[in-house]
Amino acid sequence: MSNAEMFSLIRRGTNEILTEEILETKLAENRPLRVKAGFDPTAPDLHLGHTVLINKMKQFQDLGHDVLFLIGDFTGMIGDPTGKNVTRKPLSRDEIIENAATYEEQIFKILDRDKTSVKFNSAWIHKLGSAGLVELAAQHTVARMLERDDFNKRYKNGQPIAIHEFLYPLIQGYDSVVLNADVELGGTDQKFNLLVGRQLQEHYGQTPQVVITMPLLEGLDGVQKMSKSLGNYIAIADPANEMFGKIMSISDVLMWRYYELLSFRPLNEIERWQQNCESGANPRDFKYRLAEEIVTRFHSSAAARKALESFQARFQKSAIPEDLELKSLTTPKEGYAIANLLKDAGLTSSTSESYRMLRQGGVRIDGEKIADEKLILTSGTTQVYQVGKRKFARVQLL
RNA sequence: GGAGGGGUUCCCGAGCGGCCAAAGGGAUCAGACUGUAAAUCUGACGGCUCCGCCUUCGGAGGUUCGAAUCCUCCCCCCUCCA
Repeated sequence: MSNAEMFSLIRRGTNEILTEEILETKLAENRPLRVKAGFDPTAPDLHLGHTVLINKMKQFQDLGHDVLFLIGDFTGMIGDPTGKNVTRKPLSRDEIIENAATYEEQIFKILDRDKTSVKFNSAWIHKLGSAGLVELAAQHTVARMLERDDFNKRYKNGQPIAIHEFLYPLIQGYDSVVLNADVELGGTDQKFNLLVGRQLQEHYGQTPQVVITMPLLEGLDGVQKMSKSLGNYIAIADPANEMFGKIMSISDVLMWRYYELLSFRPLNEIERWQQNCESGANPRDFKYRLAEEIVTRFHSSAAARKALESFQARFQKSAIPEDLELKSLTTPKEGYAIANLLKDAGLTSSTSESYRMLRQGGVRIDGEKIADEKLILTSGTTQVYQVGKRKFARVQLL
């Protein structure tokens, strides 16, 4: 493959490459580039938003470059303030170690384990010492830190910014120095931090890295970026059925965005489908294809097929799901009040919520709508209880 | 160190002695409509033994028949001056 072909492959799907010239120069050196991407071990689940970036890493890997998967176990203790309007709570050491292990387990669903080197930044940050940290901190000014959009907003809005938050971009940049990174990948919200890396590398006598930003994937709501804390995410560890269902629940507009950022299908094919929909084809069918592709990637084509079937059975024919686990509850002497039963079965979070659902007509037993909020169940029955459209439980009363 | 402003339910944000479980918006959930879409409309949105009762408005006390609202102390945040 020519360097030009390689370049255009790398460029696909990116938001920005700073700068394309430097990347071309580096590629022309015909050596494996050191490609770094850092992850904060804050969330135990990787989701599809992360995979936009990870897929790009995989692409570099397939092109013969060295991928450095950096787990920010030290920076995780600071808590990256990026994109947030509040100071993040620092994580405990134990939480970080646990999260990091989960990360490693998950990234290899995409990346090639043998070709990936996993790094922890605590390894060198601890060695840096306070003198080193001061030297690092001397490389940047408060005014420049405040150029970062989120810091700027918080400052203007009178929200607190703790001093240690300023250390985050510096340490992330220092990671690039230690790793001697040629390229660093990150989301568009990481741009500031990535650029700090370039500046620090120069200070420490290295050639500055190429910064590649990837678009941020919107979450299920279609507006905010996909994130664990907003609860609008599809985890790559989600069970096949759930993954399938979540993809089906996105809006038609968002579907094309997902195609653009997540699908591996040729761009011209996706464009053609989009035109089909505009001229009357049912977008649902293309959403099925997207859901199948994604589920296949993280599970298997068999699982995807099964998920499609059970999805259709459940929602197009409104059947009760078959693979429900049986839960056993012990019936009180005076009988089981429906409100308590729903709560105990995990279908509602409180009896108050149970009553609400009952009053609003959201409760069914074996498919029959229940209006009597005082219903008492007796022992010896096994029935399927349903709250809303998605929550089911098969409960045996002992 | 000094002066002023502020901490309200998941989030933002009203309330400033009783009519406050606390306006409004967002998020969320349910129902209708549907392609489990989205958008829209309706409703709910602290807990409970649920037509009534119990616990909330930074924390701890106090004043009052009665406090998120007044007083005291404490904790935290912001702004300005140094």
